[in-house]
Amino acid sequence: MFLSTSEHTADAKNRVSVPASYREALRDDPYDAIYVLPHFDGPYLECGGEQFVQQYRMDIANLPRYDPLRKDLEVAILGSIRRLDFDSTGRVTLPKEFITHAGIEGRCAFVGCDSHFQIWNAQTHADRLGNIRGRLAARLADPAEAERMGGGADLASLLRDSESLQALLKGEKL
Amino acid sequence: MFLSTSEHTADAKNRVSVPASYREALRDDPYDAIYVLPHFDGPYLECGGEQFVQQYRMDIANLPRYDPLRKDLEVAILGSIRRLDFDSTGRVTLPKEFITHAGIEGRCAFVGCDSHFQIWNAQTHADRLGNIRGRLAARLADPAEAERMGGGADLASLLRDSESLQALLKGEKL
DNA sequence: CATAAATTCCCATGCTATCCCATAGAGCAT
DNA sequence: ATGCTCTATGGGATAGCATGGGAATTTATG
Repeated sequence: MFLSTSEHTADAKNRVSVPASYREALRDDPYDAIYVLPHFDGPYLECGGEQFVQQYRMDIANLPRYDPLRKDLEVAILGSIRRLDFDSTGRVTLPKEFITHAGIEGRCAFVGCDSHFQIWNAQTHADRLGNIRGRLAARLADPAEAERMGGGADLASLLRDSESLQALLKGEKL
Repeated sequence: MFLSTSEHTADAKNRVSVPASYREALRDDPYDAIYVLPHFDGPYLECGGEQFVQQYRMDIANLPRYDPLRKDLEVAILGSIRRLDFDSTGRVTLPKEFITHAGIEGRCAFVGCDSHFQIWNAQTHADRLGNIRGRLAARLADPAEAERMGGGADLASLLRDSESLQALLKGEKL
């Protein structure tokens, strides 16, 4: 599980340290590496471990083999993802195209999103975070919208009724 | 598993280096080679290892023996695929018809698509990638359209329920 | 069978990415 | 307060990769 945000600096060789807590989350992966995708949705890199790639593989493999959407996704996702191996101190070197895509120079922000994480130019991310907080605050004003943000099951009440769920939570290191 | 895109140059003898990471993915194949198909879908070469050919053989073998579609596919696919052997440094030489079909001169792009990869004229591919990213980004704006891109099973929740699937992910080097 | 053409094999080279060591600072424990 | 450990970062050495060119072997053709 990837949580929290931290900033690191890319050096002259385009190397950046991946946060230690993220590396810990990847400990059981077959490769000592992360998979990185320069996302078509914006100037950032979407990253994760084995589960991250497999999710994309699965999504795409479920489409018919000659579906034009599938062909697009193959190129824009599978064709763009790269595996970046850690060096002995836990850094990866970002290829030039990735640096360019995300507009990275110097400081960059690592943003945890549970199943994956993002890498942004630190300044770009800071600006973006301000906007996002504003949007969400505005959304709270509309009850219907607000409900979508947390309208599902309440974990606390589920836990009261289920011993097996309690056991799961205690044992689980994500 | 073939991932990522990289550019290489075809020399005067029409030789190109196959990316080292792709060769690694083919390590267990019986031949030190790739299978290459000038695809009827466009000016590119579709390539892969043993699994790549077997998939096509199976697709076609599943059609009725006298089905006109089958006859067409036999010619356009099985009849067009060629096996190209690596030289000692990991290059293959592209036959003239393949060069012509894909419009290759000098730089060409290798695009990983999981089970197979494509070879394009570098410039043609760059233009195409721009278009694809635009299309997909636009698609994200429409929730109904976006759902097709990842509307299936959520790998994370599948993993929670299946120990064997967890084990598979840990062990697998693809 | 002979010649030309094309292809395969082998070696050489420059670049780039990877590895290894060294340093500094933060946090924790004694 | 002092020393230890872990994390982040910097720089130099090295091995692997991509690419070029020539020689040898095979294939097509008359």
